[in-house]
Amino acid sequence: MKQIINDLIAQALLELEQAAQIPPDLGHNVQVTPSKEPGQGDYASNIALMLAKSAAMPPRELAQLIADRIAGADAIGRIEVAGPGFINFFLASDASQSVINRILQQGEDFGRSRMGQGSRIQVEFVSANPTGPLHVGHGRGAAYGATLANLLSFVGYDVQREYYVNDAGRQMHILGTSTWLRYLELCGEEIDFPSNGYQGDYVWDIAADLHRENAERFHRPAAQAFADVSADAPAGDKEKHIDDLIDNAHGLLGEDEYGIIFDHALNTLVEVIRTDLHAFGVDFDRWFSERSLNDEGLIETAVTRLQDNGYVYEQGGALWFRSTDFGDEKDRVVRRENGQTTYFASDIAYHMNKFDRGFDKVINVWGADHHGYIARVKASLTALGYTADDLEIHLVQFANLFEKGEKISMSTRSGEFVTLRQLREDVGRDAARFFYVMRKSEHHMDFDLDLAREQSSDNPVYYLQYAHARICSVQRQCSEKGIEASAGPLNLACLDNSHEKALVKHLSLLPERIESAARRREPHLVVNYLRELANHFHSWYNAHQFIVDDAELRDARLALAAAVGQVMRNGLNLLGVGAPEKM
RNA sequence: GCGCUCGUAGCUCAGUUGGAUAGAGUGUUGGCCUCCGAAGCCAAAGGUCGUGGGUUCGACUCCCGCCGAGCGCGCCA
Repeated sequence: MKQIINDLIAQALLELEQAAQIPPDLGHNVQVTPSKEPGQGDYASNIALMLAKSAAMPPRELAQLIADRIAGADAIGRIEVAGPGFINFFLASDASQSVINRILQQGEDFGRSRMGQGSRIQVEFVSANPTGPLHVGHGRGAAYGATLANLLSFVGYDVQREYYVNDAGRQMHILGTSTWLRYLELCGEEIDFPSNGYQGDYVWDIAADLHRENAERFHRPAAQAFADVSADAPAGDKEKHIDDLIDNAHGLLGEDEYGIIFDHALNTLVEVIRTDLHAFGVDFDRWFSERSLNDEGLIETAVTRLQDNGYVYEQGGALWFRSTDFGDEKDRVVRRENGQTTYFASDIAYHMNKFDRGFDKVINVWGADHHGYIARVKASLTALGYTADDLEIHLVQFANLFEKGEKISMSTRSGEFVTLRQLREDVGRDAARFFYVMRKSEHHMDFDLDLAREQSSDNPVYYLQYAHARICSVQRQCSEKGIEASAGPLNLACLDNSHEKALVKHLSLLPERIESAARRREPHLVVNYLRELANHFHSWYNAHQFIVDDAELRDARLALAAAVGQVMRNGLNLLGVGAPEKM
């Protein structure tokens, strides 16, 4: 519809130009937006205001010229000039009401579009270190990424969902060693658990598994594990302390046995994460291992390519990438003095690999604490010869959890955190998914646990679900009473009260609102749309009876209600929220 | 100190990329079930859009300066 009006305006401008009523070459950046007020028609354009200056003509006069050219077109019922020079379009009522038939006919496909034209887009999200179960801090990225991927897929992109598993590096060794130490305790050894180790109960679980399957195989005296280990905090350096313990674990167990423990901890946690996410309605097409980058020599390839392109130099025994050439604040080390490549080097290789896989667009969803890495990653892509703009990074701000008005503080290392699983079991999957995406993702948000938990009208997710359940209930009433829609086409023209007109118009907006949400990467726009839809529906419901004696009117109203239900389902489905038939 | 993200009703937040009288929810106050689900509807009240300039027909939106909040500034991952 928007496009039709767009074309009408462009055509009018062309005609005016040819009639020499306006100067040529004004540029036709036509903007048409849905009107907010019913008194301002269905759609409005500010074109006259935009062009008034270059046309050297008062905006209202120009608007009138354009309006006169368009008046009488099909689909347009009425057209008028208003305010400082807006052109308001009132659609012919049959044109707007036809959306009901379209929705019922297209069903779950209503709102789909071909905007993406099948181009390949990758969304990488969550990617939390597998050093513990996911906590509520990861939930927002999971919900945002999953919803964004759903949206992009719905508007015609070929979407791949990926999780980057950080299965290399020091944090993983800390986890492996933490597991081993707990195992030793299960073997009867008495130890002082390192302050910098992972202290959560899940480490005990993994150690217990290990002990069940391997008995005493990895048992070494605690005295040996702690031999020559420097002091722990507060007296000593907790980082040095844990590093010494890791070295001892390697030495005492040998690479093979150490590897068994390490892999067991890693695999268990990846599986825990995968299961939790699945229960949260979030699934991935690929789990990409950081270690595989090294195994396949991709890190070397990336560093060599940077070197060949002349962006690498040596200093202090380390290899540096000159990212400052591309706007980064400082240069970055890719290979340390000790010969090991850095995490950043892995990241370069990973992104190189993403583009080599042929994606047209790559989207990363990161926690806001990673914003400092954007410049260097983009710099590396430019240096490798890729188009850095094809990498989009979206930051998701943290959600502060509130309970009884108090902020809940958390720390992964100490094991004091609310897990995503606990949240889901507490407030339910629907409320959790909904709460995470109802705010703009780049804004800080407060997650009110009491509110999410509440099974009452205060909880916004029920407002939408209730609208859907109400519609289903009406449909149940009909079948119980043996009411069936009469054969033949619907007479939608009898849907003529203000509630019905507003509702019909809102339904017709879904496709463009979905496209807008996808284009802007802002799933919360879908939430806003559905909330408005529910509002229009509830108002209508309260003002009018659907099941009336007049069969023609009843059929039309039931069709409208069914269309609302369909759109609500489609929208909630994108959000990963259920649309219950009863509550 | 430098950089990033922000600042809108008492509280939590929208505001369709510069448009018409800045909107919801919640909270407060008052009304609506003899009727398809009251987890709903209707109404009242609540604002110097942090602040001071600038850009223009028009600024919550764009630019600059201040004030305030969160985060980031490792040869950690």
